[in-house]
Formats: sequence, C-alpha cells, structure tokens
Amino acid sequence: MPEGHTIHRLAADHRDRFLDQATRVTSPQGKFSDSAALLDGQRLTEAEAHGKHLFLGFADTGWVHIHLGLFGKLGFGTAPAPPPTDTVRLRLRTDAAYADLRGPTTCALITDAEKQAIHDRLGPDPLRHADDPDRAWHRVSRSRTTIAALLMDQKVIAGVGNVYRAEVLFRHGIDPYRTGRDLTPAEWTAIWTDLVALMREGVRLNRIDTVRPEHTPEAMGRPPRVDDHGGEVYVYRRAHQPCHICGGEIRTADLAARNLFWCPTCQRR
DNA sequence: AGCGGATGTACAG
DNA sequence: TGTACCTCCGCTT
Repeated sequence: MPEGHTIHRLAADHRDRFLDQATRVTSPQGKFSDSAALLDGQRLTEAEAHGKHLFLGFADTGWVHIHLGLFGKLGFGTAPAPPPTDTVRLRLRTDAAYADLRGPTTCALITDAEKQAIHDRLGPDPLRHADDPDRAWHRVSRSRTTIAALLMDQKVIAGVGNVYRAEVLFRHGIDPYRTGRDLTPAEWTAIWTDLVALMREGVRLNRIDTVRPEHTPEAMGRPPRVDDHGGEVYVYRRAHQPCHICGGEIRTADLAARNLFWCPTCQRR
C-alpha cells in the first residue's frame, strides 16, 4: 500500500480519530504486548509522518514508530471494534473508533532521541512544508548513481516509492538511467515541485494519480484503466503496453530488486 | 490448496 | 547482490 502520501494520510487519520483522547492500546498478535501495556490508556498527543515512517506520540510514554514495509496495512473502523484477528499487531481504540495495524516491518516504542535519529537519516520529504529540496540536490548532483535509484533512496529524498519514481520521471521526460550528476538544477527543481503537487493530491485522494487532464482516457478517447493501487498512471505496471502519449511500447527492467517502468521514446537520455 | 507478487527495508557476505 | 521478513489477494491447479 504505502508510499509517503499514504503515511501522511494515516497520520491525519489518526489525528482525526485519536488526538487528545485517552486511547486503549493492545497487541492481539502479541509482538507488541509489553509496549502496548505501557501505552494503554495514555493520551495521543501527536501523529506525524516523515517519508514512509509514521510516529504516534503519547506525551508521557514516548513514540510508537511504525513502518508498514511492503505488506503492512492500517485499517480504521467505528466502534464497536470486532474481535481482532490473530494478525493484528497493534489496535488503538476509543469509545468511537479503532485502528488495526497488520504486517508492519516496524512497530516499536521509541524515545525522542531515537525518533530524532530517524529524522536525521532521512532526506527531505516533499510533503513536509519546511523541508529543503537543496539538501536532496546536494547529494543527487554529485552522484554517479542513476536517478531511478536515487529517487528510491530514502536518505536522499523521503517518501518516494516505486510508483511516484516511475511516474515523475515519465512526466518530465527523463530517462531513468541518467545519473544524478547528469541532471540539471532545473530538472531537479521540476521533479521536486511536481512531487510536492502529486503527493499532496495523493494524500487528499488516498491514491496515486499522475495522468494530466489532457491525457486522461476521456480526453484521449481510450478505454479507462486504473492500476490495482486504484489510480491512473502513465507507465507503472504497464509493461509492453502502448505509451499513452507516443504509442510506443512501455519497457520494464529490474533495478535494485524493484520493477522499473519507462517509455524509451518519451524519456530521453 | 498452493503459487507468485506487491506501493519496502535491513542485513549478510 | 541476494535473501529474509511481514500479510493479503488473485491466479492457477
């Protein structure tokens, strides 16, 4: 499920339901039981995201640090909460609502200092208003690594995943195999600015849509098509299908154990 | 029933 | 660079 937009949306969803509430905290599946016992009945005072990391602040006790990884999910519901299934790592619950966490890579109770250390090793996040794209450019512009790999490196830029990576490179006509130091400052600025807009829209709609109005199925008279993730895209998971713009075949390749998608005609070296 | 994948990361060597 | 981990879903038998 999760690229950065999902996690920022989840932070807001937690604030909506649990902020300033005394919250019941349990770990039906057991792996978080000790920490859940410490947190049970405490007040949620903050919910914050940086990239794909979610932090739930319980004023007196610490932060719950959650990373969904590839499979993790957070699901919300209204009270009464049903009996939890045995994969629920963490359940938050008030009289009105509940949230169930399953399959996360990380769910741990951490201190302020440990939280700060996580921020320190993450790059700027297009969804954090104060974050500075120049910090990312500093690394990108001196790197011989491909821009496709750099966009996925959370130390360089936080929150971009496989969908936004493929789509933002397509939208700017940038070949994924160009190196960081081969990009121009203008290209980087365009990528960052676009990610800010795309990811904000992602938070709002809770899905990734990247197709410009003039290229929508309605505008181009082609059959509607959304990806499994729910959004409309140019190249992601469209291997061997025709490019929406040039009609050429979308290519795919393995890059650092992830599937890369691009249009070799629209995205130039 | 059993498989292969999937919007991710960390660690070993 | 490869592998392990976490869960769910859709496809194949």
